[in-house]
Amino acid sequence: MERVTMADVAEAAGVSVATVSYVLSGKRPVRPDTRAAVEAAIRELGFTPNTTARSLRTGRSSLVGLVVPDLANPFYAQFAAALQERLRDLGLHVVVCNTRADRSEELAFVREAAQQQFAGVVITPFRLTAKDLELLERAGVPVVVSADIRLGQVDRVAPEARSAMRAALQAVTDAGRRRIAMIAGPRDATGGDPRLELLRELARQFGTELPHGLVVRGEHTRAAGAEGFGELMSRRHPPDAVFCANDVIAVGAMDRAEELDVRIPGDVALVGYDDAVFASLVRPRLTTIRYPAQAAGEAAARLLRERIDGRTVPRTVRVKAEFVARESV
Amino acid sequence: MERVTMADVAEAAGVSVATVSYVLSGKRPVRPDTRAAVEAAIRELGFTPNTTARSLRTGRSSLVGLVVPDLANPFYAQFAAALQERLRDLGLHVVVCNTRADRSEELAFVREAAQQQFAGVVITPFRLTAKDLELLERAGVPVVVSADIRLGQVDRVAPEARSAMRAALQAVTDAGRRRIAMIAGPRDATGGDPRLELLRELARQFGTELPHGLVVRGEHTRAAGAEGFGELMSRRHPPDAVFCANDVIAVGAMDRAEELDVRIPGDVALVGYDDAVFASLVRPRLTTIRYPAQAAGEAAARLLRERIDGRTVPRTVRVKAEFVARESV
DNA sequence: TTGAAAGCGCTAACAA
DNA sequence: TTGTTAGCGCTTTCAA
Repeated sequence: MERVTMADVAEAAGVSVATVSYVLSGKRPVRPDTRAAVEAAIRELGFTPNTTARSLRTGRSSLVGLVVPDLANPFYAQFAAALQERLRDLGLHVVVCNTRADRSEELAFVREAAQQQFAGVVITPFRLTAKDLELLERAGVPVVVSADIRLGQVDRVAPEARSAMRAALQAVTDAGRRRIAMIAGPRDATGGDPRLELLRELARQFGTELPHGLVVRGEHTRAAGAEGFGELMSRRHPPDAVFCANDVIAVGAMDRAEELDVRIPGDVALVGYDDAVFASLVRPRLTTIRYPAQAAGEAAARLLRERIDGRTVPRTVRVKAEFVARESV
Repeated sequence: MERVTMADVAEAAGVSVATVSYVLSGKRPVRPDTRAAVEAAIRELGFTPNTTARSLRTGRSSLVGLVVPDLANPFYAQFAAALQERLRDLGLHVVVCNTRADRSEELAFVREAAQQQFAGVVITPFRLTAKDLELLERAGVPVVVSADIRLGQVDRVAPEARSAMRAALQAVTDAGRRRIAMIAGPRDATGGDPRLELLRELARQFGTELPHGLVVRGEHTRAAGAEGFGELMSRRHPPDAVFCANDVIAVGAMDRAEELDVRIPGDVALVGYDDAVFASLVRPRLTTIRYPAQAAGEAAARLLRERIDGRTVPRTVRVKAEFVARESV
């Protein structure tokens, strides 16, 4: 299987390589019959341009990096699938990097993407700072941040979760709950935990607060969720409602609740975040804030396209989150 | 941020670019002090070789394609994460392609991987044939197939599920079940459904059979699982035990069981396959055949490394599956 | 032990 | 409207 090059196509069509290139890129007019001849030759020979050569020449790779803390989290898996499907048509390839929330992994990948002049990077930074992302900007690599917080002057897709969160609080307080707690993400995560901040702010509007002892922190894992829930229940005045930074944590909380014989929602109401597939599968079914992964992935793809098409001012796309009442409140 | 090239390093170290290249590759001896000077310059300038240029020159890209039918299925997501983590050290990037079990998507990606001389392709073919994979072999691109069936002369990672499946059958028959059914994958899937074949063979050893009407087929989706279960229950003699080609299907079956007021395991025992995260989350907890995704992903990475290191004879790695008794049998 | 230089396949500036 | 050609950054052959 010999590689077919532009030179082969040019020869077959009786034109120069430049013409073939221009037919492909459309960057300069080509006479219709010349174009036809070239296209025929391309089809005939089954030619596909060598993206490596193209990248070397243009200084732009066809790779888009996707940096996520945990690909096994259904949210990120769906996000990745949607992103890839939307980028495919542009001839872009999605390169995944699972960082396990490890800063050095995040940084190593971002560095490489900058060095190799990736076509773009879509990242959910977990321990990375805005400063780290400047690496990419300086290298001229478009960045899309998928996170609740703002991280420098870059494109961003973020949940619009205020009304959903308010609805959740409403449901919780309607159920007579007053001692509201949260199992948040780790303290040293990039931007702290914006979901906690939002909950705090909204709670005040509801005339209540998150008591000091009722905010615990941990990684976005099932184990950490169990741990956090255990901590919460060991308080002198344990909570009667627990919000979680995501559904994985919430499931961990349910694990521990079962061990401790704490009834959900009888003793404690539980609210997740994301609406991962399993949220409707656990018993009781998890009440949660749905943040649609597919829509978020598609939005990220759109932002990237716009950048590649020349937009220079950063833009934020907000994806509406939605309260999903099930059985855990 | 100017790109640092080998020429810069060479100049700084007072040597030729060739020497820099050889220091990096180790493909010819370099005097220790020369080497030291070069390494110092590399560090000083923060040089990283341009993989695009390297690929163009060597005709080998640093990309490994991962082709899966459904990235949102936790099995594939974990597989992807493990593969990527094991390939990272080799400087290889994992490019994902989510095909939604669509043959044309599979084919398009395989074609491109062949054209662009990918470093390798790891694929769970769903509608692709051995013949299609020859595209890659002819292009000299190493292929690792992750599937129960054998697909041409390529490397392969596959479950060793016989004993686990036997244990599952044992549990089912111990529970007094005799009318065994299966919700299998689609008829036109590559290789049919080997899990069905295995179950059939083992059932015979148990002195029973899968009656004709008790094998239904569908996609590997929750909806198809529900559909299939409904079909099965509409039979004149419905089954009292249902095996599923994977856990996603099994969950769909549970959905429908609930709608139909069929008790699991009271009326019907249910067995999944994979042990996806949610298997232990649904109620009743799903009894299943655990096929460890991470181990499979790591095995695929290993096979690829071996190929890249020069092995030429195809090899199959079997990953042991395990019966996990929970509550649905 | 090291260097010079060709060339991988493409794009785009320049020329015609 | 089209062609010629330099050169992207690297690897590797050939020569010293």
